[in-house]
Amino acid sequence: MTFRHPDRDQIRIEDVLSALGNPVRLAAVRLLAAGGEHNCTSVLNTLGITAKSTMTHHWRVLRDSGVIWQQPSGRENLLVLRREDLDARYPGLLDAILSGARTDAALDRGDRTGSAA
Amino acid sequence: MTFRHPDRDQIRIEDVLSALGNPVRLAAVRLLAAGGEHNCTSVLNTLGITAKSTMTHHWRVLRDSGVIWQQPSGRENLLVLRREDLDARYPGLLDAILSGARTDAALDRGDRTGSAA
DNA sequence: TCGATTGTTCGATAATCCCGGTACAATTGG
DNA sequence: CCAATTGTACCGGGATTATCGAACAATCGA
Repeated sequence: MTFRHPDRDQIRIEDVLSALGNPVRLAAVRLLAAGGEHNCTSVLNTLGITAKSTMTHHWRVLRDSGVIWQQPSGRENLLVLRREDLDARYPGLLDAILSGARTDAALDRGDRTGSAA
Repeated sequence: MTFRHPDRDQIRIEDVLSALGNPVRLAAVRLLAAGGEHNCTSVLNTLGITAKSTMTHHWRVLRDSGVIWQQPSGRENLLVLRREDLDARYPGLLDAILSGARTDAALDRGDRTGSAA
């Protein structure tokens, strides 16, 4: 099984923003951005999602919006953030979102540092 | 009538992203970002929205997510982008989104410059 | 080969979103 | 005061979204 991904030129910022404007998907992208190799199940377990089909839905949204690559490899799907494409189309956007998400997470934990680095 | 706006610390990036992940709201924010004084009707006319109540809905989403101020002034509502708050919470995010939106608009017009400045 | 792993597709459901129409409230200008 | 302007509140319909369970397909390891 192979997936259809939008070309870099077909990515639209509204799609990216609405894809990332969801807590589950934003958390998933943060995991991918942190590096390492990820498949569907590993992210699902880390996020504490219960149903596989729910995660399948989120992968499709992220894939269709151009945020991730999803490559079958054996019986797994490797998940990779499309960082180069996003940086090329929207310089600074991904970094701003990721560090913003860290800021929010720190606030929600009650941190007082004001920094998310 | 006065509106409830989230404090700067209550703004959450997921809300901001999902608010801006809508073509009408993104276009409205682009108008506000371009400067000048705006009320509901002027934006509605510029965007070609038909129903006032539809736009009221979008203002509420933008307001609740912390993207805009909406201040009653006489019989109008003045609409102002919360640029300082957004820049403070999410440095670079708003600029990246706005210039990304320009990039997309240029692509959709068939421009070949690759620049959105 | 057989069982376990991985993840999709499909169907269902509840919630949410988008949109427009109508009615209504507040303000302003004549 | 009265009419026009401005914009919200409320309601309803239609579309989209989020979630989950069940069934299925493909692959890998023993």
